[in-house]
Amino acid sequence: MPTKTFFNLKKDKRQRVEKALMHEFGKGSFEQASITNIVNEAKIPRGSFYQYFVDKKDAVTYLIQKFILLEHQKIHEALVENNGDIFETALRIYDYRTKETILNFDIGLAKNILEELRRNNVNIFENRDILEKEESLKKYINKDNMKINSEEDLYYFIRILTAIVRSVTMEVFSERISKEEGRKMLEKELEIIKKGIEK
Amino acid sequence: MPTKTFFNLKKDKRQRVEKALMHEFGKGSFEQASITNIVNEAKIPRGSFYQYFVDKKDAVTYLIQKFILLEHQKIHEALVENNGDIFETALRIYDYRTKETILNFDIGLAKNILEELRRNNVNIFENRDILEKEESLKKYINKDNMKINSEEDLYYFIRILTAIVRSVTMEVFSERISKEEGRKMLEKELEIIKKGIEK
DNA sequence: TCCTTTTGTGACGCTTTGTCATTTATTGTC
DNA sequence: GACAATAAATGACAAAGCGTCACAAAAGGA
Repeated sequence: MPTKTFFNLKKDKRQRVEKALMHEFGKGSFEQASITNIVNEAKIPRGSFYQYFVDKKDAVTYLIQKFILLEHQKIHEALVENNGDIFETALRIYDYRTKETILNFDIGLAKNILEELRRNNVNIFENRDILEKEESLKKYINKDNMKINSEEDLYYFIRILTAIVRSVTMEVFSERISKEEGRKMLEKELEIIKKGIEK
Repeated sequence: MPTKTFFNLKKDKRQRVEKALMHEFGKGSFEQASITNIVNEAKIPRGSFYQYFVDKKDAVTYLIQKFILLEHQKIHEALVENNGDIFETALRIYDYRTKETILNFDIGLAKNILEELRRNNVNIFENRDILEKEESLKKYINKDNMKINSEEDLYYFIRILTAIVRSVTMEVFSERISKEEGRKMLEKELEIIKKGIEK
C-alpha cells in the first residue's frame, strides 16, 4: 500500500499520479511498465515516486485494490437485479469485463489486473481484503434451483464458475476470440455445468 | 524458436546451455530471469546467447515446446491406461503436475511454464503446434458414460476441465494449499461437473 | 521566530539488455 | 594442401531502467 505521504497529497497532484499509473500500467504488462514514464507523465521527480510507493509492485497493488472494491459493488448489483441467479450473474460479469471500459479502468489495465487476480486465484466471493470492509456476496445467491446442499458445495461451485468466466474473459482480452464468440462459449459452458456430464 | 546454430552445437555445449536455461528460468519468474546468469552458468560469452536465441522469450519458448510434447505423451498414456476415462485422466494430470519433478523439469520451471500456458490458454488437446506432429488425444476419450453428443460439446467440456485442473494446480504451486488438499478439492469439483448443478 | 518534521529533488551507482565490429573456426573446392 | 566462403564466437559498448541518498525546501508547532 502507498505511504501516508501519498494520501496526504493535494488532490490535483494525487490525481495526476494516479492517472499516470493507470496509463502506464495499462500500456503493456506490469513488468514492462516504466517508472521513468510514470514520473515523466505525472510531472513529479523520480525520488517522489519512491516517497509515495515502496516500489513498482506497491503501486500496482494500489490499483488492484481499487479495482476489486468496484467490482465487488458491481457484482452485488448484478446479483440483486437477477434475483440471486448465479448463472445470469456470471454472464453479467463477463459482459462488463469485456466492455470497452471496465469500471472506468482502461481496458489494457483491466486486462492486466484480471490476469494478476487470476494468477493469484483471487475469488471475489471469498477475498479477505474485501471481507474486512464489505459483506460476503454469497448470501445473495439463490440456491433454490440448484443441487447445492452445503456451504462446501457452494464454495466449490463458485470456484468452478470463477475459473470458467476468467478463462474465457482472458481469451477475449488476448484477442484470440471476439467478445461475441466468447459470450456464446461461456453460455455453452455454463449449460454443461448446469446439466452435468454423467449419463 | 532457437536458430539453427543452436541445434548445430556440439552435444556437450548445447546441454550446458539447456541446463543453464532450465536452472535460471526455474529460479524466479521468466521476467526475472537474467541472461547474464545464463551465460555465466553455461560458460558461453554473452554474444553467443544472441547467436542461439533471438531474445529471452525465444529461449523460453524452446523450453515450453519441449514441455508440451512430453506432457502430450504423458496424457496419452494416462488416457489409454484408464480406458479413456477423462475424469480419471484429469486427476492423473493433476498428480504428475504436483509431483516434485515434472517430466524431468524442475518444479519451479514447470510452475512458470504452466503459468504461461494458462495465460495463453493453451489446451493440450487442441494445441496446434502439437497437432502438426502428433495425433489428437480426443479420440481416446471414452464418451459412453457421458452426455456428450457432438464434437462441440466435447470441446467445451475439455475447456472446462482444463480450466479447473489448472486453477487448482496453480494454487498448489503458489503454496496456498497442499498437494493433498488440492487433490481433494479437484475431486469435489469434478464431482460437481459430473452431476450438474440444476435440480 | 526558531526548531522539528515532513516532503521534494535529481544526480548517481548499479545492473541488465541487446548490438556489432572483429576474430576465430569450419566447410567445401580445386 | 591452399584458398575462399560461410558459420560461429567473442566481449566491449551504448542505452535504458531501478532504487538510493544527501541535501534543499516547505509545513507545522511552540
